[in-house]
Amino acid sequence: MRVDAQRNREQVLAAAQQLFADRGTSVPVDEIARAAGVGVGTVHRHFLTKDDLVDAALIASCEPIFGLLETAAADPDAGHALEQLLLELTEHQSRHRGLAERMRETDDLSPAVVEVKQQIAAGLRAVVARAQATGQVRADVVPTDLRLLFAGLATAATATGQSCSTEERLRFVRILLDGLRTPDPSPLPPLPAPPTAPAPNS
Amino acid sequence: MRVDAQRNREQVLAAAQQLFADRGTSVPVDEIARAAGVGVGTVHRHFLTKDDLVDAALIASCEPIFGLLETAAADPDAGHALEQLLLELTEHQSRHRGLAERMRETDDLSPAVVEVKQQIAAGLRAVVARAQATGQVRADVVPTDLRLLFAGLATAATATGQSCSTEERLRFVRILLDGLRTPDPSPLPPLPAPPTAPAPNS
DNA sequence: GTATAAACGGAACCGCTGTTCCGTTTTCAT
DNA sequence: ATGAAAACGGAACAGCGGTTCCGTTTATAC
Repeated sequence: MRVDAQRNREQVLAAAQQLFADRGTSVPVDEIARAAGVGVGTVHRHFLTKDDLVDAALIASCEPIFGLLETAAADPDAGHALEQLLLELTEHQSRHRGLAERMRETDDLSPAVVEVKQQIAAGLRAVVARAQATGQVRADVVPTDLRLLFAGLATAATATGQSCSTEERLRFVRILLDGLRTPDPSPLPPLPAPPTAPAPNS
Repeated sequence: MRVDAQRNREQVLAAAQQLFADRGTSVPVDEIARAAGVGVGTVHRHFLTKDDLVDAALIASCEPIFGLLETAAADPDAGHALEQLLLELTEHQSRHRGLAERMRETDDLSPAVVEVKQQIAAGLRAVVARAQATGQVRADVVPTDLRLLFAGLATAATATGQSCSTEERLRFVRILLDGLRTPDPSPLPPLPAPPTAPAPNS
């Protein structure tokens, strides 16, 4: 690949990440092209369709999350690991609006995004399982519950836009965490038997 | 006002409520007109702009919520009232996708919508305060926290689309509730002093 | 029954955004 | 240095959705 093509591709991806993070995935392609210092044609040669660009940018923005997951996995205190992980995930998503938007959805996702989501879900699941083993998280929480929990975090991260301070977000996460670790939990309604598909991810 | 005009207005509003509830506020005006059995021109005579129609439809869909708030206020057991209220709010929003979308946002809302949101917030606040007085909800939760809590509920109600069963939603709400009523809560980070505006609602 | 004003329908319009296309420019192997 | 192939820019195109406009229809007062 020609060196200028390589450079342009990177600039487009970087501009897209920045703009999607700040303003969500609805920013027009033209604007991304301008920010990257290229023409719209160039954007479309590297990313066939806007969806492709969105996928690539969001997946790239997930990169740091894997670091967080590793740190959590290495923490000897499972409860502390979970707490830190949820706080940091929320913080990360609050800085990546477009990412948080997609994390809330489960439909119409490209295979690549599903793949990344499942990896993150698996990492989170492992931390929760460890915390359950040590009694730091109530036993009746199942992996499926984590999906909504994650979506709720994404909301906390972005939902109320600029008018929501970091402190407010942290308070919400702590309340959620307390719900997870409460010693005398209220009974959770039983899950229905998974209809046909075996409820793959969280 | 002519009788047919009155009837058409109601049909448009009903169709809009139905479609917004099912598929969010992004359904085209043309489609609403067709569902109502009128032309697009008629829609725009009754509702100057699409935003007006959205506001009117969503506010109309909030009507049942006030009933829920009254029931909660009348319940002698404050804890039970809160629990029921949150469950029913979530259930209601899960059946009104467009409504839940707006409930997550705080920016760019019309005065009328802000008004309704504040009324609902006030009702919820009262129930929480009562449950705090009886010790059924931790004391360190403040009205401001309810805003994110409400947004989180809205997410639980819709976020994961059809692939999320009622039971899963209820489990999430229960976990949140447990976080609110945990007897040994983790300390919540202090809120920053409200910058200038006195944080009007939740 | 008729006149008048109000309401109606839907084609046409407009702006916005993703995508395509092609003449021009840039890279790089020779 | 030079030519072919690759990449580029941005104007033009296409589709979608909100809004407008006007000829036609319908309700209502007299």
